[in-house]
Amino acid sequence: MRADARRNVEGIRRAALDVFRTGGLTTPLDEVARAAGVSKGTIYHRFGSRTGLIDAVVEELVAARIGDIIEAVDALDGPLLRFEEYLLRTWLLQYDEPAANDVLMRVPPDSEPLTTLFERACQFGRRLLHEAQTAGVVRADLTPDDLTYLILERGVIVRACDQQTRDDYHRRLDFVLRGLRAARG
Amino acid sequence: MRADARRNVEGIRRAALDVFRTGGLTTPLDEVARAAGVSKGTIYHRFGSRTGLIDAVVEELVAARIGDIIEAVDALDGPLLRFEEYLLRTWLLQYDEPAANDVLMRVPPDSEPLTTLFERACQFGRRLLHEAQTAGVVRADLTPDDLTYLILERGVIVRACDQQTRDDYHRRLDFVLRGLRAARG
DNA sequence: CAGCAACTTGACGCCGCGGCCAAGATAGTG
DNA sequence: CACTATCTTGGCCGCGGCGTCAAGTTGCTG
Repeated sequence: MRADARRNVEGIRRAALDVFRTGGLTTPLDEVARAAGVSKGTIYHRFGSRTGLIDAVVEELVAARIGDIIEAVDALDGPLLRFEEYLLRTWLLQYDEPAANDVLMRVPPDSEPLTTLFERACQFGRRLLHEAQTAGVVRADLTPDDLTYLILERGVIVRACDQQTRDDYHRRLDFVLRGLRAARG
Repeated sequence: MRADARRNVEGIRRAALDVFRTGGLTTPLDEVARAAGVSKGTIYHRFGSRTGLIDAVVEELVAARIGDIIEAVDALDGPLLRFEEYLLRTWLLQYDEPAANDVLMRVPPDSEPLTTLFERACQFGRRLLHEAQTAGVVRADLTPDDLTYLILERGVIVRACDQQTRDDYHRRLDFVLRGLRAARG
C-alpha cells in the first residue's frame, strides 16, 4: 500500500468517527468523504462498503461507551438499582450517541463486530433482568425479548422525535421504568 | 363536471379508502390510481394533491373509529379505568389502522379536517387525564404534553416494528400503563 | 354526426442517496 | 528522469416516489 493511500485510510477513519458521532451510522458517505477531503469513490475503494467503514470505527466509536455502562452498572448495589440503571443509561446513550443507537437497533447490516457488541450489551441486560426477577423486584412476566424491545423502541423514538429536549426525554424514561417494577415493589 | 369525471372521483375515493385502510395515508398514489383503474395524473387533477385526497376520505376512514373510542370510554366507570382504557384503545387503534395512526401522529401536512379530528381526540384525553389526576389515581407529574407524546411514541413504534404480533404489542402496553399510575395506586 | 370542451394519460424531470468504473493523476523505483 | 503500478476522481446509472404537462381521447351538445 502506497504512503498516500495509507494516509487517506487514516483520514477517512478519522472523518468517519467525527461524522458518525454526530449523525449516526447512516450519514451519507459523501459527508464522510467531504470531511476527509477525498471523494466518495475512495471510501468504497478502501473500505468496500459502508459496512466495512462502520466495522473500522465502531469499536472506537461505540464499544467504549457500552463498556463504560456495563462496568459502572455492575458496581452498583441491589438488583433493582442495577437493572433500572442499566436501562436508563442505555436509553440515555441512545439519545446522546446516534451511532450507539444504530448499533443497538441493528440498523446497519449485520457484521461480526456489530453482532459482538450487540450481544455483549444484550447478555448483560438479560443477566440483570434475571437477577432482578429472582429478587422479585421486577415484573415476573417480563421476558428477555421484552427487554430487547424496550431498547429497540426507545431507539425508534429517539430517531423519530429528535425535537424533544434531553430533560423531557429523561423525565419520561422514569414512567417506563416504573411500569416494569413488580406490583408490590 | 362530466359524467365520467364524476364516476372517476367516486372510484378514486373508494380506492383510496381501500388502499389507505391497509397501507396508511402515505401509500404511493400510484397504488391508489391502480386500484381505481385510472392514472396518477387524474388523481392530481381531481384532488389537487395527496392532502386533498386525504381530506376527502379521512372522515369516513378515521373519524368514526376515534368517535367510537370516545363514546365507549366515556361510558365506563371510574377515572382510572377510563384513562387507561382510552390510552389502550387508542394504542390498539394505532396498531390496527395505519391511517388512524397517521392522523394521530400528524404525518400528513396539516389541514382543517385533520386538525379537527386530532384535536377532538386530544381534548378528550386531556379531560380524562385531569379527572384521573384529581382522583389521585394517575401520577401527578404527567402533563398533557406527555400524553400526546405517549401516543406519538406508540405511533412511531408501530410504524417501525411492524413485525411484532398484536398479542405481544398488546401485552407490552400494559407495562406502559402501569408506569403511569400513581405510586400508591 | 360533427366538433369542442372536458377529461385522461403516461412519460418526464426532480431529488437524494448508493454503488461503480473508465479515465486521469501520482508515488516510488530502476 | 521516465515509467508503471497504484491510487483517486467525479460523473453516471439505478431506485422509488412526487408532481406536472403536452398530447391524445372521449362525453356531450347542437
